[in-house]
Amino acid sequence: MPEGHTIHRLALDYRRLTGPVRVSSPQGKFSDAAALLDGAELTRTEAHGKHLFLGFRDSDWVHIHLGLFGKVTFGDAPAPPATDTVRLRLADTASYVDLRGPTTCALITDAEKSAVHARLGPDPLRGDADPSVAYRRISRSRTTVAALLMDQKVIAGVGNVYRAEVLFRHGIDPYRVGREIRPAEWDAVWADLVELMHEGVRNNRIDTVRPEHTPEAMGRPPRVDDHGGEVYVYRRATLPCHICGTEIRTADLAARNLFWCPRCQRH
DNA sequence: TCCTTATGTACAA
DNA sequence: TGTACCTAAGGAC
Repeated sequence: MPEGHTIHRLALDYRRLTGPVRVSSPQGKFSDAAALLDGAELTRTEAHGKHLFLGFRDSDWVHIHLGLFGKVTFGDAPAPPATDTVRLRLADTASYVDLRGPTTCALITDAEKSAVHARLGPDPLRGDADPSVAYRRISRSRTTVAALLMDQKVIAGVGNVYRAEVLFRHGIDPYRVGREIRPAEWDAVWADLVELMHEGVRNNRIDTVRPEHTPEAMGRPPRVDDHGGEVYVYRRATLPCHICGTEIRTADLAARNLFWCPRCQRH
């Protein structure tokens, strides 16, 4: 679930809560902060990369990071009894929102929130993003472009799926290093991420396959990739590339699974 | 019922 | 580089 598009979508969806909000932590780890916030209004929500901020009162923020396992579920009132894994439940008269399994769920100040923004790179989903800030680091780096795209200090919000897919879409070998990425290539990758990730927010899933490469257009039987979106390479190891038929490859890179087509992504 | 896996990150050595 | 953390789904038995 959680790459940047999921978090931006959540920032929008949390806004369904209006008026005084009941705040609780059935699981217990956020109980003290929940008691402080109980009855306050949710006035603002914001996302930067994979970080979500829920604003209460003047300068109270709940900082949420889903990590690998975190999930948020929405429902209509009345809220059912919470199970013991619900870290944070927000509820108004009409609906409730449950958060489970986050890496981070903490009450922070404006200053602490600023510090989080400061350590994140530009986010393709934010209007204030400056892609040249990311390119400055990339163009000076001997690290692989696959690793750079996953580094949230370089670019915020891209995860393992968008990384694999955007590199495929631009024919870029994931093992090329940052210094080998030309300005025009970066411009194209960034523009593509802006478009793909906005579509991800709209649809709440990741689709990256161009219309001309869909199974229908290619005369192949329809398929559904098992993570809920249509993709070229992510988790398609040993399956034939949708374009050239070569087996998709996979490898460990910095403890994550990398996927690519060795023929379509040469240099 | 157990084991593996996952769209993530931080910290220790 | 390895490990810890958090949860739930799916597959092997």
